[in-house]
Amino acid sequence: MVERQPGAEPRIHNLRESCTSCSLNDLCLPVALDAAGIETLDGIVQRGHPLVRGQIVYHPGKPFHSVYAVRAGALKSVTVTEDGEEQITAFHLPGELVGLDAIGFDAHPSTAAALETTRVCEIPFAELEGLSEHVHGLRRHLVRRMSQAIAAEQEMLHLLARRNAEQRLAAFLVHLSDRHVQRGLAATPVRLPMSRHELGNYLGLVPETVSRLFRRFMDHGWMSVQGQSIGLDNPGALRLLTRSSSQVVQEHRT
Amino acid sequence: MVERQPGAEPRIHNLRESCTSCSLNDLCLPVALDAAGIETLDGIVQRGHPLVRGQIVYHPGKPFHSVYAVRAGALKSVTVTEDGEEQITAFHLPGELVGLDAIGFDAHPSTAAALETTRVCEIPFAELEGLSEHVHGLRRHLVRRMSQAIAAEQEMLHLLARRNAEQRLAAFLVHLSDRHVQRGLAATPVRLPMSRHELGNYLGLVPETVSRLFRRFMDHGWMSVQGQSIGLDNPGALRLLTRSSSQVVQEHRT
DNA sequence: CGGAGTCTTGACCTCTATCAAGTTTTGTGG
DNA sequence: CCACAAAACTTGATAGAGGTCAAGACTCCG
Repeated sequence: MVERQPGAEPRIHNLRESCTSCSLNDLCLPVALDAAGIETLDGIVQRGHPLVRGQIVYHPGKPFHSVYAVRAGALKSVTVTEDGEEQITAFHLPGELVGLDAIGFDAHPSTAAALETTRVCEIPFAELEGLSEHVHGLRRHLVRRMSQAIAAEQEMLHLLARRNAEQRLAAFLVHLSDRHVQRGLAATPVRLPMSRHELGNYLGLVPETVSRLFRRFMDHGWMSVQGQSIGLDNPGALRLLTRSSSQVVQEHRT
Repeated sequence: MVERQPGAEPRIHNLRESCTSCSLNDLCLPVALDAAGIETLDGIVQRGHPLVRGQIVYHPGKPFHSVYAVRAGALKSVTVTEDGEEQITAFHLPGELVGLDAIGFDAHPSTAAALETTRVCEIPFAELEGLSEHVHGLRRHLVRRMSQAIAAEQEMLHLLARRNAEQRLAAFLVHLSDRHVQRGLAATPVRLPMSRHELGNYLGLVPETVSRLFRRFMDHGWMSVQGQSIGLDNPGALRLLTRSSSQVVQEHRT
C-alpha cells in the first residue's frame, strides 16, 4: 500500500544548496558539461531532508514541476487503477531518475514512494529545460532516459508474459546484482530494500510464492538469505534460469 | 514469428509527395501549426508503397532515421530476447506513431511489422527535430507521445501482473473499441487484424486460451465473432470484467 | 516483554498451459 | 473457379504451476 501518511507531503524544500554529489558523474546526467554548465546545474538542483519508508515523493495529480534523482536509499514507482489496485512498475536505486513519465504533462500520472530511508535530489524541470537550450546533449540525454524507461518496461512485459515464477525471480536478482555492479558495488551481497509483498507485486506473484522460491533457490545452494541481505552464491545457475525455458537446467555448481 | 521475407526491406522510398491525409489532424501531430508549419511538415513526410502482412518497417539494429505514422492497416511492435523469444509489446492502429523507443539512440531496439496490408508515413526524425526548433509545441508533443507510450506500457504491466486471462482479453477488447471511438469509428464491430497467436502473445496467453475465452464470451452473449470481425454485444459486461476481480460479476444483460 | 506486522510453511484447488485431434480458413496451382 | 495442401483456429482431456486459505515463526519496536 502507498500509505498517505499524515502530513506526508514531500519534505523537499527550496533549500538551494550545492549538491555536487548528486549532479553529474555517477548520477542523473552523465553529459559532457563545461564548468559553467556544471555550476548552473548544481545551482538548480535542490536537496531535501531524507524520506522515511512509505513517504511519498509525488502522487497522481500532483502538478509536474520536477524530476527526481535518487541519491541514497530506494524508491518505488506505483500506478493505481480506478478500483484501487496497485502495481509497482519499477524500483529505483541511487543514480536513477524518477518522474520521467510526467514529462510533457501537467501532472504526475503515478506515485513514487520511499522503500526505506532515502535521499533524493529534486531537479526543477523548467530550469532543466532552460539549461538544455544551452548545454549540448542534455536534452538528448533526457530523451534517451525516457527511451530507456520504455525499453525497461518492454523487458518487464516480456518477463511477465512469457516467464514463470522461478525465471522472474532469478531475472530480478541477476538484474539487481548487475545494477549494483554498474554502480561500482560488489555483485554478490545485494540488499532487497523492498518487502516480499512489494517484490511479489512487482513480479506478478503473491508473497508466498516469492518465499517458496527463495527456499527453493537456497536448497539448490544458489543463494542465501539473511534478512534483507541476499547472497548470490551461484550467479551462473540463476542466470541460466533467466534464459528460455526450453533449455534444460542441468546442475551447475560453483 | 517476425518473418524476414526475402527482399523484405521496407518499401518506403524517397518519393516526396504531399501527404496531407497523414500529417496533422487525425494523425500523428495534433499540434497547432500555422499554414507554413503544415506545409513544412507535409514536405518532410514520406509515403511509400503499402506493406503486406509480415513485412517489416524496421528491425533491431537498423539505424534510426525516422519515426512512422500508421495511415491504414495495423502494425505490431515486437521485442526479441537473446534466446529468440518474441514478445509483442504493442499494436498500432491508424493515427499512431511508431518507433518512439528509438529516439535518442542510434538504432531501433525493436521490430515493427505489418499485421495486414498497411500504409505508413515515414517521418525523418532529423527534419522533425529541425522543425520543432521553430514550431511551438511540436517538441513538447513528441515528448508527450513518449510519456504516453510509457503510461500505456505501465497499464500493460498491471494487466499482465494482476489480471487473469478473462480480464486481460476483456480489457483488450474494450480498449480496442475505445480506440475505434477515438478515431471516430463505431464502437461495436471492431476488427482484429492480428492472429490468435499474436493476440495471445501480447496478452501473455496461448492461442488455445484466447479461443476458449472467445467461446465463453459468446456463450454469455457478450460478443460475437465472424472471422476477424468482433461484435461487442454487451460492452457493459465486458467492461465490468476489466475491473477488480474482487467485484463479483453479476448477470448484466442488455 | 508483548503485540503488530512480516515472513514462512503447508494443504488444497483453480486456472491455464500442454498435448492431441478435429475443423475451418487461406492460399495456390491447375 | 475449383481442389487440395498448409496454416490457423477450435475443442477436449489432462497435469502442473501458482494462487488461496490457514496456521505458525520470526522481527521489529514500543
